[in-house]
Amino acid sequence: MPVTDEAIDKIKGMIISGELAPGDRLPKEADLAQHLGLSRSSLREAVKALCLIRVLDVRQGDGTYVTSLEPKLLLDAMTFVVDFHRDDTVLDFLAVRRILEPAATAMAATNMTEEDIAELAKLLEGLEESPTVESLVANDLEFHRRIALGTGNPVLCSLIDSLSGPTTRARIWRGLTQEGAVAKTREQHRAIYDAIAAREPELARSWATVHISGVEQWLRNALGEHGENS
Amino acid sequence: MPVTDEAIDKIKGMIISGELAPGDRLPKEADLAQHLGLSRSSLREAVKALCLIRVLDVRQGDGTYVTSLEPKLLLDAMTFVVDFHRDDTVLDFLAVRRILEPAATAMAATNMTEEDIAELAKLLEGLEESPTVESLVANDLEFHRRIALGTGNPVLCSLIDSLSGPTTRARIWRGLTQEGAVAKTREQHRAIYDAIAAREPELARSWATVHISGVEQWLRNALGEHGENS
DNA sequence: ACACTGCAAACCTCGGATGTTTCCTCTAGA
DNA sequence: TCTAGAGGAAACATCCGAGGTTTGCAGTGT
Repeated sequence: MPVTDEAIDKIKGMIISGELAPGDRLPKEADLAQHLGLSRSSLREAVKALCLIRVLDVRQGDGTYVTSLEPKLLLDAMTFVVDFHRDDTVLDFLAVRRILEPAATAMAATNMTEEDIAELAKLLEGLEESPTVESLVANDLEFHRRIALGTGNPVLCSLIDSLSGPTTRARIWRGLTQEGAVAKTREQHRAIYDAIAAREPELARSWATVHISGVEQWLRNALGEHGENS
Repeated sequence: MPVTDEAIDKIKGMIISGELAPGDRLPKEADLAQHLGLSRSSLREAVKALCLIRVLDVRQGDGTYVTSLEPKLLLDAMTFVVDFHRDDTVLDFLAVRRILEPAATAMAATNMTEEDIAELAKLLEGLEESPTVESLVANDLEFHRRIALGTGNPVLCSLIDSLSGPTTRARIWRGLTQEGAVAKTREQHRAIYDAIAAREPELARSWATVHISGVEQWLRNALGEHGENS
């Protein structure tokens, strides 16, 4: 195994074992390199890799720190990974969302505070009559994001967030708007909101299922007539 | 933004835009470095980072290649991330599994082939009477893994795989075995299998829910009496 | 008490040199 | 002719050392 990979494992080990706690500062590059028995160059490669997945945070002129290691932060890194997937796996991702989002919406109906719900309402009303594609995407994303937040489970929230990444959703919306399905989406969002506001988890779950399934259905058709794969 | 991060984005862009397809070989370090306008050292840091998340695959003496970018490969990288989470978020992860696994089990009851089911049976029978902790963990992991595979959705499968990472599960089992709950777990596995073999998705879903909830319940108690946090 | 200056620490980037591994070709022998 | 082995070229792995840039902090003057 390359020394760099070894270094990655060792740093990982130091963090997991507790030798390095969240927020701790690592020894300076030169010292840590000597301690791990490799050159600064190689160590930097290891640090950079751990940086990409948000485990480490380097600040020029200051030092290298272990991040908070919160689920949100770490799962956020998954967005980066999801971006790489091609169109032919979009349906698979959507199928996962079809499992997660209804469950999350039901949880949100139970766990959201009144303030959260009020903000959700504001979000729905904040959308103008003929919105641009950008504001539509942003509004849709934020709506589902608030619900995910409302579950009270940061892991679930981050996971949904990643899966609904801007890329995937943007692609979906770009087509959806052309079909004029905006109104229906807005109605369904409203229905989901009403169910949450009424504290009806099962109703909320059902509307969420309807919502996601509609998108899935449309996407399946769009992909079917567009690409001829499989 | 540091030049290395820029390089990461550029390489990512080249892949997403299709300029670099899965399996393609990148230009050699020196050339790519010049093309991107940075030094080899900095480029190597970028490559190493993309390597950690399985987007690139470097082979000494050969070259650097874009991986297949399959969901399994990319989501696998998430296992690395999940390893960093501390005990206080285990319940949150388990809550997500409680959503995903029942749904997956139901899907498996519909989609698994007869061969898959036969192998699942073999797996259950293959466990000796008084297994070691290691074989127990391995068997349990493989059982749920086969079911996840049986959904036919690689994204869902990899996701479940990552969340049920060895670390988390090992910790859970270590305690479970001490309580003598092995028999009950085995019964539930058997019940899940029977439901799948009978092609009863809803029954399979219910048993999976029962199974996961049992683990969750036990874990909640164990954490409650052990740690005094929150 | 506040603001500015200066310095030191730490990371950032670069370029080159040397070691290792892999792949491919060429050759010698069967 | 086919095959096995030797050799070399290509590409990555690792290291080292030299500046450059940013940040945090202490010291200083008002």
